Amino acid sequence: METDCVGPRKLGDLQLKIMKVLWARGRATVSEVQQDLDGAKALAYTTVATMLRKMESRGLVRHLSEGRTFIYEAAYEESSVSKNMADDLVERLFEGRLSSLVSHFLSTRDVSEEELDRLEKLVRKSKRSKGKQ
Amino acid sequence: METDCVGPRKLGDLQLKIMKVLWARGRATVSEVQQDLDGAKALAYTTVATMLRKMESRGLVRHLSEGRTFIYEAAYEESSVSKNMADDLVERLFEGRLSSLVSHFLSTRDVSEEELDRLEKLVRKSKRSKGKQ
DNA sequence: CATAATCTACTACTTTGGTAATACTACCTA
DNA sequence: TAGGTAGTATTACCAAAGTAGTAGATTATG
Repeated sequence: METDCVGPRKLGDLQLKIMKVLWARGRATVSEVQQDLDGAKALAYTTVATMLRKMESRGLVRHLSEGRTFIYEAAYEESSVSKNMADDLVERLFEGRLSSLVSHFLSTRDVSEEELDRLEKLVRKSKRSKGKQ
Repeated sequence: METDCVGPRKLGDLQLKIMKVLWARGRATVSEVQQDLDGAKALAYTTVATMLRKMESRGLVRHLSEGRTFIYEAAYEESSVSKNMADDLVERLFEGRLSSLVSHFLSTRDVSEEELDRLEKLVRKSKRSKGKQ
């Protein structure tokens, strides 16, 4: 599991959903992706196939053949993509300040108490591990 | 300054930069935007003008004429756009869980101690105000 | 007045994402 | 073996973002 940095900073809606399916399943055929994908409006089989091919040419996924069937898998880890996309946004929007993002969230959304607890714990833990470093 | 909710959930790079210029200046002509915009590679005047026209047709900005010159201004507040974009990402990436986002950041980036302090204060404050509600 | 500078309007082109129909091929089954 | 089924390949469209040239009008200036 290499550090395999880099990776995409932006993914379209469909592309991200497809990646999620692949991350969840490890590897999947076109029809498996298609099935896992549908929520309400099912996409045509060929739509999914085409998207996968485009994504492959962009290096987001790769495939191996099993008989005449393609088995796709993600070319990047989920954490790496999430990181990049989140970084990108915080960069573009808040000049890289995580606290600006959070403050924004806290002031514009109704964050539940459990969420707040989780957050507090996270920050504390992070501070601790930072302190003794 | 109405609550003017809604607003765009996604903005391209250039569009966001233009919005930032408008937010910073309040209102601006095409050439003002063009000037404020440049960082390294300057864009053609017409590029900026075209983009502004496209953005206007999408409702992101509006203009008023002063003589034959257009004065543009943002049609949405910065906070509202930031919120939408951030919400969109957290939705797409972390199923809406702010803590997942933060945890992600804390574990993948080197967040400074000051940032951590800021964060802790933010969360505490938010918890307090929530408690007595 | 003539000409240069400044504006908007229009047109155009390239990518990328999304969506899908068609076509062709291989395989399975009655 | 004939026909449906399941796969990939090819082709096509549309919309949005980004970039910019050209045209035409207006204003300022020498």
